Amino acid sequence: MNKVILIGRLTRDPDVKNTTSGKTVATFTLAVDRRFKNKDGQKEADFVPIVVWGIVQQYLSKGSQVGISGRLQVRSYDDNDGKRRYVTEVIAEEVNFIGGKKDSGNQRQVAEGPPMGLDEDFHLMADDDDIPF
Amino acid sequence: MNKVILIGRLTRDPDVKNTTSGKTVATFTLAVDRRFKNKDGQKEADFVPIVVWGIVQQYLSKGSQVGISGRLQVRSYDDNDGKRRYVTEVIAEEVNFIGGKKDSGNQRQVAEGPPMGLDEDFHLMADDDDIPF
Amino acid sequence: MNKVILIGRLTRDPDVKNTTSGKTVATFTLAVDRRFKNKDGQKEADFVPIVVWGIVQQYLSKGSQVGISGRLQVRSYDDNDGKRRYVTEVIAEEVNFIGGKKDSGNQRQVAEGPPMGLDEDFHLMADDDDIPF
Amino acid sequence: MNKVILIGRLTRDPDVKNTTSGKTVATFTLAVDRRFKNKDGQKEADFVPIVVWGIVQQYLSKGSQVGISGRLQVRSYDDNDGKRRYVTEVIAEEVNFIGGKKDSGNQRQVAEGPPMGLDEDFHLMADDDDIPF
DNA sequence: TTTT
DNA sequence: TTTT
Repeated sequence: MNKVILIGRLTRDPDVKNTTSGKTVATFTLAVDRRFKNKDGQKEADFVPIVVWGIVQQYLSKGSQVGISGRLQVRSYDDNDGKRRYVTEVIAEEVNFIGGKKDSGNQRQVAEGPPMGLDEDFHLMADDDDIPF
Repeated sequence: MNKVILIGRLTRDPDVKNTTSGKTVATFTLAVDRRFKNKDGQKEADFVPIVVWGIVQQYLSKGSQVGISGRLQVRSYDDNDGKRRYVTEVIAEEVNFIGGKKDSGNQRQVAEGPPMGLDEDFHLMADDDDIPF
Repeated sequence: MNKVILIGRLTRDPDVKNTTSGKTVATFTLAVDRRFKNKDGQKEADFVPIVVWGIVQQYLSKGSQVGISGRLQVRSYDDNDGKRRYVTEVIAEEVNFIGGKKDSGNQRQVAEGPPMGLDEDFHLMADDDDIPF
Repeated sequence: MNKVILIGRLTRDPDVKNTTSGKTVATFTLAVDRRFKNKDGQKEADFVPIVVWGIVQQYLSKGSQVGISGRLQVRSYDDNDGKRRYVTEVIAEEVNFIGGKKDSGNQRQVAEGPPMGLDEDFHLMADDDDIPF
């Protein structure tokens, strides 16, 4: 069991890429407000990297409020100094468009993940850009 | 809204520390099996860093199977080269002990998080060890 | 583990009651849109009974959009014909106010549930009204 | 957004039916332990009706411990006295087999739900038995 | 009995 | 680097 459920807002427009096998993947950061103010009385947020397989960028832009349900994924890689680094991201499986846009109340069921072989393509992509966000 | 729900097994005994303000915090890594085998037919897992405020180490050890519900937290810090690094961890709010130990079926409600000022202590702690896992 | 997470809108103003022990409880129905249209092309919703311990009615009214996280509770009782009936409700533990009101983005942590003995009071209350919605 | 996550044990073997359109549906009740003992010091449980589309009965039997993730569904019908009755059930979308059987750690992704027209068949079925549990 |  |  691996479930993540978040409500937040996009900090920027999604970054959209196509894999060599023809899949579309959008990545963005979701600002999720924390429940409590910090000791300085400031509201804080967690900035969570989100990956969505499928075409959603037409529904999402900077500031959009969404509910995301998906799973937590932890990838590791070795950086240039040979130190192991970890990348944690939420792979979205459902995106709910909430809040005051014309898409309000709608929802898109997104692809479960890359089909066989796609992970490889994705890593090829990632070679160019290190990691996708 | 920020919810994470995981079922997995501890990869090692929890690492327990006490803050200067007298709180106990346990950290460990949870191995969460992925749903699908990879393209080589291997089962993979995500290794998720977990933080539990409160005394749970007496219930948890390497190999224990648990259900965790909590929230995703993303901290950032600047490493020695001035590069911004991110640490993602799950702050557990509930721990369910499942699987075949004498505590099976039990559950502990854990503290919501550190009270005012504790985060600072925690960072002092973290100075020694970089990050807690 | 028993978690429910819903996003929806109140079908009416909350119904607020006070227990004999001085606790406040609000109940309402949440309309949660289904993911898919039915075979007639109609959008449908599930109408889920929600119970919130604590004072939230000042933040909630008919049409308010909220995220609810809580737990599923199934109560049983015998009706007048001696037939066992079941009441399923979601006990809210967190309420997120989303959507376009002045409270937008805020959140209230609500009480975990009635303390010792309160359930009884609640049942006394329920005698008057059968079940609270 | 409509998510339910439960860990519990089957109170009995699943009840398996086939729809006229050839789909298989299993229903059972999941006993989910409550977090706290009641005021008499007794452990209590919620008994939650679960519906799983697809063939899982070979993996599930009375006493099996499972994690269920799915959605809450509320159906209504009018009883013989013309009184509106509600049936609340969890439509499972994922079933995790946990606890000490040979299937331990495995998981089955189950069908999303009945395809077009199936609901009707299901209601036909339900005519015989009132509701499926 | 239902919300947008 | 961050959203309202």
